Amino acid sequence: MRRSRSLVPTLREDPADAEALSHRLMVRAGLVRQLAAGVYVYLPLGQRVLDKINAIIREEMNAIGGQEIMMPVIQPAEIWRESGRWDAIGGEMFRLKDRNGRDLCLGMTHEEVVAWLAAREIRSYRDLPQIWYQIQTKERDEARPRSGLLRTREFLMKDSYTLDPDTDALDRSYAAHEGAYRRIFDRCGLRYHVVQSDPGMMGGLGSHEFMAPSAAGEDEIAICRNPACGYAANVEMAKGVPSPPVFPAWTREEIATPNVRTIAEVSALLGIDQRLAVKSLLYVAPKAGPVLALVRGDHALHEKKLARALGEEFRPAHPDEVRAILGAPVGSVGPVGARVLVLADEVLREGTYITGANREGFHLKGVAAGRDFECRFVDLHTVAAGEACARCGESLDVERVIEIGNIFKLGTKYSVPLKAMYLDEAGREQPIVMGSYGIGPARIAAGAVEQGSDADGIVWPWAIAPYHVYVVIVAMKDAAQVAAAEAIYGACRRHGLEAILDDRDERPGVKFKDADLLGIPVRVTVGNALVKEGVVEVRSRKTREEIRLPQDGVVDAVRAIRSREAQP
RNA sequence: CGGGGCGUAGCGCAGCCUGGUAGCGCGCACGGUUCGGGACCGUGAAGUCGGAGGUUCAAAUCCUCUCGCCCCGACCA
Repeated sequence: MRRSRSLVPTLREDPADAEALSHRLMVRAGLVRQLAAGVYVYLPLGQRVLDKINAIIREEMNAIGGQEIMMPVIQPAEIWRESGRWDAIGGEMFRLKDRNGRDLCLGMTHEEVVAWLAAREIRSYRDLPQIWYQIQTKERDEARPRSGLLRTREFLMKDSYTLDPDTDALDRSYAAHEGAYRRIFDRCGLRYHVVQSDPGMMGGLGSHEFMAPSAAGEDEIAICRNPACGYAANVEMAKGVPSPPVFPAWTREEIATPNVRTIAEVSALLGIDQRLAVKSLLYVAPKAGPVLALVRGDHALHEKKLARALGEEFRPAHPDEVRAILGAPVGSVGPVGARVLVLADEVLREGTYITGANREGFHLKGVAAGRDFECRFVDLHTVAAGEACARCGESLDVERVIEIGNIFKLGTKYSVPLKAMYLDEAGREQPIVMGSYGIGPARIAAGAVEQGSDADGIVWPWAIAPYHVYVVIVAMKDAAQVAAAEAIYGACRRHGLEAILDDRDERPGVKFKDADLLGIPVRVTVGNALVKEGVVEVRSRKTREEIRLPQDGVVDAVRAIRSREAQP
């Protein structure tokens, strides 16, 4: 690729609407341009990065027996009505009508189409198992697109689906995907964790997420510091054992706490550890009605955990509802005497605490769960760093991460309503057992930028770099430099090294800055050293180490850097 | 959907409070001098100030509505 004839619109300054590191750098390096909120154009270099990632994905998917297909972006409402998701999914689905008024939607995922296809084409256990995958554009009307390419409304996704006769076979398909995913992310040069994730309220037999640590991530995971333990889970479901406070020998009594609303104010007024207070939060659920959720004073309630415990969604009670139901304002409520369902976090099994008295301006001291009020104990609090691992007792770390992939055991959730059945060996009709598995190629790219960039720009992992070698011609009017650079450029290409030749009539500083910004792994500089000493410079973008050598040694020098720096 | 911020030349911004007919840097075009980490001098092109309505002799500036984008939160099958 010759810079002089290519669309690589690099920017000297950060774009005004980009905040996340990967967003700023990918726009500045001329990889992408934003057309609308969460809608991007991929420019030539960005397209090449996606191509590299997709090629790796295809190799690993094919290696586990995946068969590539392509399913439509536009889908009829019928199959979504049959699965129940036409109504279950809200504004996130783009919906439209054709000229005859028929309901259609833009595909945000393809379980329905897969089940539809399986229902028609799979008849016998002899047809199973199957792995179908595609790399296809997905459309989701995200409530809030954000962080550049990390959360967009239109995005490429590798989605695969497994069809198996039973759950044992599903387990094998699932394990095969986990292995393929590990190889894909290893090859792409990402750091990541595999964590347990919430299979969701709509059933499902289990799921894991692949999480790349990054400050720009939207999720948090808890991971055990003991490598031999290996416990790792999304904080949506991670369990931790917090350290207990020292419980004073309290007797139960009511104490006046005028003008006190928050846990911090209660503990300050009484001069006690926040861990001795109980936070009482009233919610309203459609079926369960009012629910009082209790967590320790220093903890945050995780709403996903509460939703899982209730088996339904809920909303916070309005302040006037709190007063009507519990007889006190928000700052003075508690479980004692409350005639509502009470869910208490597991840690509250032990000890006695301060709670609201359900009387304005008063709290109760010495309250014990189970003794002073009835409740169900469930895991409700959000894990914090430093809590003990529930499995091995070592400390947990909490890290911010980007979700780059997920694997999900669906079971028969789609095969039953869409009648995707097969006949088993005994001639009985059985539902196909499905799994679904996603990878976001753009998130891999953005994740690699987040994890690999430095103050001068991107540092691409070898395997997904848009090009391998960036050849700088220092002085375009020096025919010897041009000739040598052309020779190096040609030699690289002949030997399978993808090269950019910066043949623009620009000052060298501009070219060096651009080479760093683009993050091409190796830079070759053809300049004064050639004229004076007959050598060129070969420099690693990652380590910044530079060697000088005659031009015919460049290909070997680049290969040496690759063997040192590239993922195996 | 709740909260906050921003829309002025291709990009990044100032001007708005206190109304008087638009400016800076980069980029771009031309000429010249330069030439190893985003050069310098000169000349020039380029903006219905997001849109609509209103107030006013006069609106980028004040008022109302509206559209778009960003950030925090909710949501995220």
